[in-house]
Amino acid sequence: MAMEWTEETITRLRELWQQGLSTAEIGRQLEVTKNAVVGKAHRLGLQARPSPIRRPAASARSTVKAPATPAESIPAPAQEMTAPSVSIPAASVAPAGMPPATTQPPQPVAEVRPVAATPAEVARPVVAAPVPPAPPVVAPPVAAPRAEAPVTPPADEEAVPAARPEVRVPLRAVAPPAPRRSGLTCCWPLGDPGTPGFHFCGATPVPGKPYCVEHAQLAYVKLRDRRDNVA
DNA sequence: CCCTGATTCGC
DNA sequence: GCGAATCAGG
Repeated sequence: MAMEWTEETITRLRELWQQGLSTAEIGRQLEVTKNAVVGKAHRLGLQARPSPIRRPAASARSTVKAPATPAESIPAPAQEMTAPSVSIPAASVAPAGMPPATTQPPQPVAEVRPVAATPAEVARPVVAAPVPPAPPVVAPPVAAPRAEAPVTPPADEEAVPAARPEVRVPLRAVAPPAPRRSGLTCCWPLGDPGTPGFHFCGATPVPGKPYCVEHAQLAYVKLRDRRDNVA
């Protein structure tokens, strides 16, 4: 079954591409390989992003890569490391995506959004603010836990408020809770961000996790339990 | 090793 | 047109 780039997937590709996501990341979301993404992107004529490598217009790459093509090679802009602006003429897009930082840390702003990429997820009305006001209680930001739904733990109407944060394999790729030992306190949000009573749990977290034992259970849902909410 | 994106070329 | 294979830099 050959992947059939539908209008929709192409549109999504365009969007994600423009958001500055890596080809691999886009591939994950579209469920195709990064090669497919890159290939398609080029065929679509999408703006090439700063390539990590230089391509001396290789010719026959059969057995051996083409020896240096005498050609004038390249004017060589000589842009050390990963210069962000490159091919794009100044202003234009500048998605604020990749600062001069290395490409390694998966941190384009866009990384935040992908979480809601799954069809089932788009329906969810996003209410909670992405970043709760830092309470004076706990230490530093502790990488503000992605306040998804857990903002209302007990409630009386929400059946399983906590089961929400586990949308789709959040364990990798997207945004690991970043267990900074900046205080060793559970950063599970309690109460409504913005209201006076809001605070973080503060209990001793499970080693390697940002939450205490109880909240870790809420935060990390078993795959079995969510088998029916997927596409 | 991992990651990245670009190109080539068989299909 | 598609994308695996390959290349190549960080």
